[in-house]
Amino acid sequence: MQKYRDMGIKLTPQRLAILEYLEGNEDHPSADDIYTEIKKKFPMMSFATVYNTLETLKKRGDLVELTIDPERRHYDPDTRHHHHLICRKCKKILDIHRDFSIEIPEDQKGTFEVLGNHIEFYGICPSCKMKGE
Amino acid sequence: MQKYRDMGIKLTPQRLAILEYLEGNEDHPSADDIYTEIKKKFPMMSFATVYNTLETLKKRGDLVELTIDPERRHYDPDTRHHHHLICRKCKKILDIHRDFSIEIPEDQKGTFEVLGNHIEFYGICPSCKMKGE
DNA sequence: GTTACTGCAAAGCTTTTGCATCCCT
DNA sequence: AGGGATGCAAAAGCTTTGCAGTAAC
Repeated sequence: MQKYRDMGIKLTPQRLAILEYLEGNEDHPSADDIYTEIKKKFPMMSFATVYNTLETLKKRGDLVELTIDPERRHYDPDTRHHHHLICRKCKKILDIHRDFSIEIPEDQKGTFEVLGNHIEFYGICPSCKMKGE
Repeated sequence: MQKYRDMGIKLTPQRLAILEYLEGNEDHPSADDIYTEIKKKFPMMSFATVYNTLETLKKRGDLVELTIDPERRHYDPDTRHHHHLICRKCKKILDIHRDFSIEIPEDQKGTFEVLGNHIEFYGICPSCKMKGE
């Protein structure tokens, strides 16, 4: 918990619960996933607090918002540069930690200042492939 | 217009207007962009018709839905496999037509059936770079 | 004691849906 | 003529916001 104390933000019980839930989480939860989970411990918890905290963490650079699902936003506590593999059927999102050194050809880039990239791989996961067909 | 006739869908004036608006369009419009534009010609036009038509075109494979902007969905009539470059400030979306032959390493992929990928490059466009700082 | 956070409720947007009417084929 | 499309309005989700009360520092 010491690390949280050093964050320089007010540590309320709700925030602590969110931080602990996100710590090492690889499920890429949505705001609702987080809300539903934390609500078990704090039944009076509100959505505003979830979004509020997510916003704070995003601004601090401790959380990344994923634009991968048109239905809702997902959040990733792993702020290292990485990519994602998504199942078109069950929507499960997996991390792909690998550096693909891709670059836009000079003639297309022009003076556009490219800061980074994110690759979304998509397909059918093993589990869905077995069920389906 | 003959090509539209061959599509095998009912060609109403509204649909024709949407098809013509999308033809060769490289702006990656949102449903609202399309609605607002077509409404100039057809003031009685409804949102339902826009979404309805977009859905039909998507199903036919004549339109791609882009999950690039968390605020809203964007649509791309260019169905060839390509990538995008987005300005973090003005949100303008540019096409990147180039084949980056990237693949997930075998050990990470496992039996996941990867069908494709989409790369989102992001940064600051020339125009915003000049204004901003 | 301050300041920032919480909870609640309402509002804002985007997207979807139900249904009667209309019109393309 | 028939079936699919349209328009309208209401509803459904996700996300944001205003505000009074409260708790962390």
